[in-house]
Amino acid sequence: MLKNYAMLKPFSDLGINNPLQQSLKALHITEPTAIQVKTIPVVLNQKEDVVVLAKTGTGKTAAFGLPLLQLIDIENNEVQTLILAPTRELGQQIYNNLVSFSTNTPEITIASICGGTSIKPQIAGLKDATHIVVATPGRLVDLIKRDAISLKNLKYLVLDEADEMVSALKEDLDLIIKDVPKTRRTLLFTATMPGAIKQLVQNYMSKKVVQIEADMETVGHQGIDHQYVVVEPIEKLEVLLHFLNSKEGEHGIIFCKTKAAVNKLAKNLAINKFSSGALHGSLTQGIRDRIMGQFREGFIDILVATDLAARGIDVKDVSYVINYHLPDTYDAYVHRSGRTARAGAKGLSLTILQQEEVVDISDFEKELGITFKPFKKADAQSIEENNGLLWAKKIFKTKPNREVSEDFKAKIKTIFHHLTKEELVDKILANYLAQTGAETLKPEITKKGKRH
DNA sequence: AAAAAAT
Repeated sequence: MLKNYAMLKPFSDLGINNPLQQSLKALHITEPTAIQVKTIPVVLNQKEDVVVLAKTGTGKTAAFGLPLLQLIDIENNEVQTLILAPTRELGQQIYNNLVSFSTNTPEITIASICGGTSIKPQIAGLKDATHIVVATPGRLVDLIKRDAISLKNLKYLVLDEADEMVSALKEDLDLIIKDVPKTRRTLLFTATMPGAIKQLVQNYMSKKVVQIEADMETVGHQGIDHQYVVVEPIEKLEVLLHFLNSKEGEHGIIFCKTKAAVNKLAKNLAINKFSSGALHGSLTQGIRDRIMGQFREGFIDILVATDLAARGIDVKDVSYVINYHLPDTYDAYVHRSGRTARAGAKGLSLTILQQEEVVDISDFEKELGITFKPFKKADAQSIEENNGLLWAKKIFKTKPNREVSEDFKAKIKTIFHHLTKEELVDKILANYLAQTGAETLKPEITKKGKRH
C-alpha cells in the first residue's frame, strides 16, 4: 500500500466527473486503487479495448464501473453497456455497486439480469429505457432468444472473471458475443491468461488492446497469511471446531469441494451452535440471496460454501478463509484466499490437509510463489477441552421447552434444590458421558448431509 | 470429478 502511495492520484485527476466524485465521497471511498489509476483513464479515453490482469478484485468494479457510468449517453435509451459475471451473487454485487456509485446521476438506469428469479419483471423492465445491464450469461441468452432485449447498439462490453466464463460458460458467452455489434469496445478482466482468453482477445476484440497488469506482489497476496495444518480424517472436524471457537465474533468463509460436503459441514456447525449458513448452486436463489445478505450484514459469522463463493465476492471484515478441502486448481486457491484481506486489511487463509495431500502444498507454493506457514494444531487436551466448551455452549444456547408444565418443572427443581451450581454441572456432565459411553466429550455430528 | 449457468 505505502509503496504505491506516490502513484495514487485523486479520482478527479483520473478524469472522474463531479457527480461520481460526490457519490464516492458519500461511500467514504477517498483514494483510487492501483488498478483504478491504471484502468480509468484508458477507458475514458475511448480509444482502445482493455485487458486487465488482476488476481484479486480490489477495486475492479469501480475500475470499469466509474468510467462506464460517466460515458453513458442519457439521451440514448438503448442498452449501451453490458457487464457479464459468472455467478448470480457476483452479478448482484456488481449491480449494487453501480447503483451506489450512481446516486447523484439517477437518470442512468441499471438493470440486473440474473437467473433464479422470475423472468417476467425483467422483460417488463427492459421495455423502459435501460442504459446498463449487469447479467449472468444463462439468463441473458434466454432473453436474447425471446427477443426481449436488444444489444444492437451496445457500446461497451465488460467480461468480469473472464477466465471462468471462457471455461465454464463458453457456449452462452459465444452466443452473446455474436449478438453484440463488432463496433463495441470490450473490457476484459481476468486472473490468468489461458489459451482460451488469448483466443477470445484475438477473435473478438479490436486490434488496439491495452493490457493492464496489477502489481501481483502488492495487490494479489498482500495481507494474506497462508497457513496449513495436517490432520487425521477423524479429527478434521474437531480441529476446525477448535479453530472456529478461537475466532468467535470474527467472520470467515469455509470452502468445501462439493455441495453435499457443504450441507453436511453447515449442519454440523449448526448443531454445535455456530452462527453459520450454507451457500451453493443447488439451493434456491431465494435462499442463496438470504444467506448472502445475512453474511454481508454480519448476521451470520461463518459462510460454508462451494467455489460458487470463490470468485469476486467482496464482503467486509472476512478475517479468515478455510480450505476444508484442497481446491482443484491453483487459480481456485488464489480466488478463495482472496476473499479475505480485502481493502488493505489482513487475513488468514488456512488449508486443512490430510497426510497424503502434503505433497500438493509444495506445488501450490511453487506455482503461486507463496509460502505456507505451519499452523500449530491444538493438542489433544485442548481439543478435548474445546469439545467440552462446545457442549456447554450448546446447553447454554438451548431454548427452554415451553411444552413442559410449570408444575412438572417445579417438581424437578425440588430435586436439585440443595445442589450448588458446581455440583449440578458435575452431575450433568457425568450423566452425559455415561449416556454416550465416551470417556471424553465429542462434538455432536450429523450422520448425513442432504444430497444434491 | 465438481462447480457454475436457463426453465
